[in-house]
Amino acid sequence: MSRRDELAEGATDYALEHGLIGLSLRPLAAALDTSDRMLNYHFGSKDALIAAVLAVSNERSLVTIRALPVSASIRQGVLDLWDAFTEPQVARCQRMYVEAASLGLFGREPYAASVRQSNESWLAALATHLERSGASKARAPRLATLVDATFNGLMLDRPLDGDTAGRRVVVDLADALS
Amino acid sequence: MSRRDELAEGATDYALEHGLIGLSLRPLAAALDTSDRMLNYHFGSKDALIAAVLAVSNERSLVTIRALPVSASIRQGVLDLWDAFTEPQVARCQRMYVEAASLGLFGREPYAASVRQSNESWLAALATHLERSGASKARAPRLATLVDATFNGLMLDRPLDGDTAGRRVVVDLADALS
DNA sequence: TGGGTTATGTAGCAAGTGCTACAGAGAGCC
DNA sequence: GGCTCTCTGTAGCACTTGCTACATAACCCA
Repeated sequence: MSRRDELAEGATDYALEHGLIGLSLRPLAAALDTSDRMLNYHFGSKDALIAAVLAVSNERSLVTIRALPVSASIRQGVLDLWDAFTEPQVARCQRMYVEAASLGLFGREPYAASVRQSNESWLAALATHLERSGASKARAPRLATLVDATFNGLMLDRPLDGDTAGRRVVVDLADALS
Repeated sequence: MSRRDELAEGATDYALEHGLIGLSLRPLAAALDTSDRMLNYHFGSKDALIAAVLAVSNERSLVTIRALPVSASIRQGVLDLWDAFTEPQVARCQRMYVEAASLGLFGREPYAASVRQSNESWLAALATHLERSGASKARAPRLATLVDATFNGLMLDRPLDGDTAGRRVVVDLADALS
């Protein structure tokens, strides 16, 4: 693994823990036992670093979703997706996605572009899972968009740790969609 | 209206247009034809200013929702809420709410507290509308939570201007809930 | 042993941050 | 007139930001 990739992985871990909004190079560099000088050397700019971090985080999320076994029904598929979504490893990636999406709300780069790209592959992964769980090829993408929006909205409003309220909402949604 | 209230209204307009993340006192003060010195005098700190801005914005959103005429059914109630939600005046307030929620994701104040408070009254308003549109007293709050999460998630992922895709998702949701 | 590419450390710049010390203006009251 | 109280302008502090100029070290290949 190249030094750049090592730093990208480390920076991703750091951003997942400390947040993306207000992330600054010097504390990040200190945590990675290097210097802001080195981060700029390997990535060229803070924006490029951020883009790399978001790509790494998105890839980590996708791996989990793609590895999900087929669910027995659409209803169960939605619930299984929620369980995957709230699994701490994935949840932190999604939390960072939410931060990136907020930063991109006014079109600010590199956030807006990264978010568009992440969202595309993420929706595709959700749709694939729902399709393999019984949704028609036509319905799966629309279901995926709905499910994704609801999940992200829950992430936004509810504190992420041990929220049973969130799951109740998802059960309501899954029931309604059956 | 006191000078402080005038400034709070003006600051809210400015924040709605330019975003909450990265808002800084000097450009804001310049736009309001005053100085950072004055903002700090009237509000005491930037955090207090932000809290005031979020309160004003939340109140503006609530006024619109509360003024909504009763809908003919739950399904129609959800659609009417979406139309209210995407009406530019309200949509910008909700966009700022999303920013505040992101800033509060890691517990950072004053965002986390403001978001909790805003969300509470907002959910209550949604539930009231859904109840008046035919939902049972028991079901209305849970419906409201689901609808709110979906709306906010859509705000997050889709560019807010002229998104017909967002409405299609809401129609799916409304259909499923009937 | 050279030479060139890659990687790293030191120091610093210009700009922007929230906030404050200090003095002054203006109004109302005795 | 004097007095206080509310409000405002000037200037600046201490700090952080992303980024860079410059010199140095480490390495591989000829």
